[in-house]
Amino acid sequence: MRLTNYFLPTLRDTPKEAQIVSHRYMLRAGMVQQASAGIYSWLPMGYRVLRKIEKIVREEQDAAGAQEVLMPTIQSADLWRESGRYDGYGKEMLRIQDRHDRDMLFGPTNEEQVTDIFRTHLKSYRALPLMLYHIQWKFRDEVRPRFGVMRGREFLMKDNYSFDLDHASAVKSYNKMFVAYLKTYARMGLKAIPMAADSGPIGGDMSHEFIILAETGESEVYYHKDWLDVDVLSQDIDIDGDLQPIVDSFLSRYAATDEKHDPSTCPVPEADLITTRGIEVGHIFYFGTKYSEAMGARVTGPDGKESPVHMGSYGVGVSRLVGGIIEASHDDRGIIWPESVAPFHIGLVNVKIDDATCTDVCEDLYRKLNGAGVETLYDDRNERTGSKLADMDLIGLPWQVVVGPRSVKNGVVEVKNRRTGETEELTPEAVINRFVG
RNA sequence: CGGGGUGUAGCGCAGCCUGGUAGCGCAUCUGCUUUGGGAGCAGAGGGCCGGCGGUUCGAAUCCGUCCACCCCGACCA
Repeated sequence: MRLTNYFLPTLRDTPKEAQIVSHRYMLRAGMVQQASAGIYSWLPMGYRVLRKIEKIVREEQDAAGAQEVLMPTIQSADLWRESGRYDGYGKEMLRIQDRHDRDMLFGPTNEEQVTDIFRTHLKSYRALPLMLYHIQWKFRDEVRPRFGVMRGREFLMKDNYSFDLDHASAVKSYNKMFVAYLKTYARMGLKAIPMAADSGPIGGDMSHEFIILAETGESEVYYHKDWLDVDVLSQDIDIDGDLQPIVDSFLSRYAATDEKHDPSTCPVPEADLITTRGIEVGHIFYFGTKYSEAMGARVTGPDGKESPVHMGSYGVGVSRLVGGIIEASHDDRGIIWPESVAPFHIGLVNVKIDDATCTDVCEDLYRKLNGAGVETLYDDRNERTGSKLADMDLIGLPWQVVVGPRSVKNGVVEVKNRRTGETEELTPEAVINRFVG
């Protein structure tokens, strides 16, 4: 993409409503625009990141055997009356009426909807286990939206629902999601620590929150320092194998949110306990037959007897992760995207647009990199070097390739790592070799 | 939902107290000079001063009311 053609409205000044760093940078980097309190339009740069995150989430859900569906944003109140939640959910649920005065609602979550799908079509244990997920916009009418996309009213969430014949089987589904979540976050360059959690209005008796560590997080968290050495991806976990020992080993290390942590009973010696703040980016629940019983989602077992299906639900805050990743990865000049979610891989900076050699080198690099599928944002604007480099640092692409007359006359360009700031000089050919293949 | 605050150009702000028909920086557009970390000069465009009502000869400014947004707290898959 050429920056002269790209809609990237960067700001030099921070809009005054933005307080925390991710919100400031998302506005300054032209990623989102607030539409009203807690509701955002996603501009091209922000939407690219959102889709990258969504893709990783989708791939890991698919790998765990879940099947993607798409349920509506607008739901009928009748379903929620069946489960008993219509009256219980409170003002956080946006209730609306259609032209026939039918009660509708903008879904804050989809347990009822998915249970309705299940009960319509599935009657036998032979269909189990089953996991259905979708990635869809939710609306929760938060009293006080804040922190940009991190606590919005409208937000994109992946929610998965598992259906199993019995408790033992449901635990296996739960464990699959537990591991899938660890992998998902690790792929985004995040360390998300599972912490025992309350199940809240969803209900249930087994629940974990996945918390990423960031100084600007909403809640205080406590964890054993051994967590610092955990590397999920290096473990090469077989998602279809026996996951219980793996889950147990993760849970053997202490980690708790503020509500759950009690210094007087904490098993971790003070010297080994780390206290910081965290952002909840996922929450998994096993809630048994709460909805299946209320809504009549029953299956016939191998013994010929009917019983309500055992369910769990598993949420990932996709749009929240955009902010969460920035909170976890930035410096005072801007965002530092992990490569897996970066909107572009390389930012190509033409220092002197009217220098024929610089421009030739840039055009050639741009063509070859993009041709090889390396996403490259080419700053071909006739701006001052300072503002181009400042913009590049702000939008935080992992690599900057700077082509200026000073180095290009020696046959090299500069390759800068955004995270480390390290710069090396390479010939254009070496740049291609570095990033292609 | 309690408490506090703010609405003036795309963004950041001044003007309001003491009423006289709107200004600064950045951004945008034109021209020239510049060009390795947010340039300089000259010129230009862009505002129902959040909405409605009131007071007044006259309201961004005073009064009333509504709305929107932000912050702290409570709440929160």
